[in-house]
Amino acid sequence: MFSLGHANAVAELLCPASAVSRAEPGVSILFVPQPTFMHLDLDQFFVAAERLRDPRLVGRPVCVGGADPRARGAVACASYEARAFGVHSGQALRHAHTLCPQAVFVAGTPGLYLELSQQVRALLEARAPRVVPRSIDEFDVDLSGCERLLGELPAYARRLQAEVSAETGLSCSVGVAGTPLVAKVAAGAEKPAGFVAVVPGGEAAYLAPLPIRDLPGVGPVSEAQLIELGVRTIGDLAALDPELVRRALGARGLDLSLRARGGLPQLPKVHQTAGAFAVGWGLNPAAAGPPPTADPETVLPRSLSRERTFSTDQDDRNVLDAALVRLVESVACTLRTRKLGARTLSVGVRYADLVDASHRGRLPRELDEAAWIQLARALLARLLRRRLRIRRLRVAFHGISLRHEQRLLFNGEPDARSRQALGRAMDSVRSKHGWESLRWASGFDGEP
DNA sequence: TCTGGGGTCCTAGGACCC
DNA sequence: TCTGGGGTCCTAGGACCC
Repeated sequence: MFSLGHANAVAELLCPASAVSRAEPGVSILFVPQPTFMHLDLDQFFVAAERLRDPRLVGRPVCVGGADPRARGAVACASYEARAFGVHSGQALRHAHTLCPQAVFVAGTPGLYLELSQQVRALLEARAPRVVPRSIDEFDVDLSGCERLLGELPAYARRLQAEVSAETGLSCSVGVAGTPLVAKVAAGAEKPAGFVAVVPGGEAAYLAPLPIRDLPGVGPVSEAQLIELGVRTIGDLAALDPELVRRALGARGLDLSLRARGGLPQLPKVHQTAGAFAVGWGLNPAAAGPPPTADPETVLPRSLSRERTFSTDQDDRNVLDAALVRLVESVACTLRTRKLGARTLSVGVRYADLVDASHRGRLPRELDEAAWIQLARALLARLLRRRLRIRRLRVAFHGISLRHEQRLLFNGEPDARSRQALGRAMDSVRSKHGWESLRWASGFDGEP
């Protein structure tokens, strides 16, 4: 009942029967509430959502990320049937198509994903004291100190998992442990529909045999650096003097040392990485997410950006300019509908040789889209000094804050104010007739 | 691994000020 | 008139995540 699958083996390893029977009869043990966290991870989420929409996709290899496998793009989510052919998320669509030509390629339905994600979140919030979304398909739940109310916590988590699946039709994997980090790793250990509970106090021992790359926060670069230090498993890292790791990897090394020991037994107030969809996850800003709420818990994103990869590398100034204008407009629309302001604007490119570069500049205080476009054009002009074709163009706003309409009413010049009004009018037309119904004249680039 | 589209945080180095 | 030390802000880039 306490654990299933390979968690049984872990439980046996970490808490052998002999250790339990050593407790003397009649000795009462002071109850100290164990920190207990549950991590829930929706299995192949985008594919599962598409299958709810279209049951014909069930049982077939599916790739979400683009309807045309010959176009430039990447797999956002692959079904387990497709993964059997070597397809994985992040892979180029073209490559996925080569590996698995019989797969169905789907563009994706961001609005649906957001809706389902919110449904799962609401269900968890109704049954647990604290839920913190980590991304659109992952949730951390703090169950610490709830034994009296909820009974044995791993068993409760198991029931929650079944309930989420029954209510939403989405399969999910769950991990339970004394720290959110270990719960997350445990949830990923036996996907899909996995359930792993780590014995309290056994967090570091659970992580120890796993390859270093399985530790969240270790990417290809850190992995290579750690292997240099002779570290192959998470246990190897945990055994190393943190100061030594810091000298080799900087501040990140210190953080990884802590993680290798299981991480902190607490949840942050919010996962800042969840801000992306808290504010409006989606490709089409006009349709992104629910209207802004007065919820004081709402997390402000640190930045908002849009980017576009061209079907063929571009050096046509008109095409680049048109794309730039549309990207600025797109983020500007999100800022306006969310009543947000920004301090700086950055324009970035990926050149044909796959090198990235960016420049940024300070935004004028007024919410003046025309001035923003002017700044974006100046930044792009600097990037085009490198005489190479452009593969990808990106516009990002940083220093996001809540907009103070009042100040603007008094400070904006009449001219800027009327342009703000124009921007709002454009948003309103778009909300009725669609994003494509209206563009700045320079936003036409000949592509549909 | 042969590279999308969002995001996050960290850091080095320069500008500027006292 | 060849030049210290520190703090802070900004920019560009890197690593990582889903």
